[in-house]
Amino acid sequence: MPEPGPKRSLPDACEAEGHLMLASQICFAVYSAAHAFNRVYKPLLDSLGLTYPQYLVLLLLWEEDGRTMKALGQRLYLDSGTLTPLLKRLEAAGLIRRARDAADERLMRVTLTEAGQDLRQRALPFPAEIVCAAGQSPEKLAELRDEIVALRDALHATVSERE
Amino acid sequence: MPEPGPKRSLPDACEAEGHLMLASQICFAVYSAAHAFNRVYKPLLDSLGLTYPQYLVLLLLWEEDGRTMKALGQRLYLDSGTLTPLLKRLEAAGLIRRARDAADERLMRVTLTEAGQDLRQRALPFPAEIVCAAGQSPEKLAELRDEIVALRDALHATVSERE
DNA sequence: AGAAATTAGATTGCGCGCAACTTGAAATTC
DNA sequence: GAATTTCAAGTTGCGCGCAATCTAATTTCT
Repeated sequence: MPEPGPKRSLPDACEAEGHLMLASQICFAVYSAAHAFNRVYKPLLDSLGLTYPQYLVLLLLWEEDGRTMKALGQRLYLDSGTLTPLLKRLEAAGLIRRARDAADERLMRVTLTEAGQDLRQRALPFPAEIVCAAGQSPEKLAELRDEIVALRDALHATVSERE
Repeated sequence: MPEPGPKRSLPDACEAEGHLMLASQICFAVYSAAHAFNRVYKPLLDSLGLTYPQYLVLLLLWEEDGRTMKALGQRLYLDSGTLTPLLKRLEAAGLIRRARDAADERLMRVTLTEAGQDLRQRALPFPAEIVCAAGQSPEKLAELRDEIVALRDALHATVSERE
């Protein structure tokens, strides 16, 4: 410690408590957990020829078909720079169709093809496999999920209130 | 529900409980929380000219200088395909030096430059800002962090036991 | 109605993140 | 001690993820 006395400057207080340690940072826990999920999903999604964000788009369309690109982006926190090429790849794979909304030509409507609808059946076992890999009870995982969602929403609110 | 009777097939059971809903999946909570962290960090890291993974590398070097690339990769769960160009950019920015280990020419040792060491002072306030943005007590965040780390390790163990 | 502002999406550029492969050095094996 | 194997790092290719910019359609304002 550079200043052993009781009156330390603010930066020294931070340093002394080790806040800049990798292991103490929740952001790295989340960052590395996201990568860990990706690695678990990889073999499952490879069998369907999907990437993880593509799978997220299909999850939303399986819940409600015919959403707009804007709506997908709001739910997934992704912008057009990410979604436009991603959706084009899903279209090229024959899983979705993209078409401008007749009433409002600005909107891009995304609808599942027959093949895209059928893929859902093959994804049904995935959640159970993920829960198994996570090695915790579904109840515990649901609790943890809610806490992480609350954290995400708090972070998101902080960013958006900066307008 | 396609089959209202008590004896349902396994896929139907999964479907009925809504496991394929985006909102019910912990993986998406983690995925979106990671992006939310990135957005909060962005303005902080921009002021230092760093990206988030570059910041993670510096965190490790500030803890212990002169690590090998392999060691950095093990701590961050990143491989050479990601780290080699990342470290080259940090070197081009004048924050680190890369040099082969004299005793074992396979190892790439990474050491901080004066500028790289100095940058630590400017990063000291970051953890407090993140805690503030997360809108929860440091104790609660530390608890949540530990649970996420446990989840990550369980997922990681599942992947690595497949050899 | 016409001008200005807003909106949804497309495009470009850059930095990850990872799979697959290559290179060169060290350790093992025989 | 020479051949094989293992290991760390580099390279290539592709798909995000996001900032910045552009285009075209709609809405708002006057």
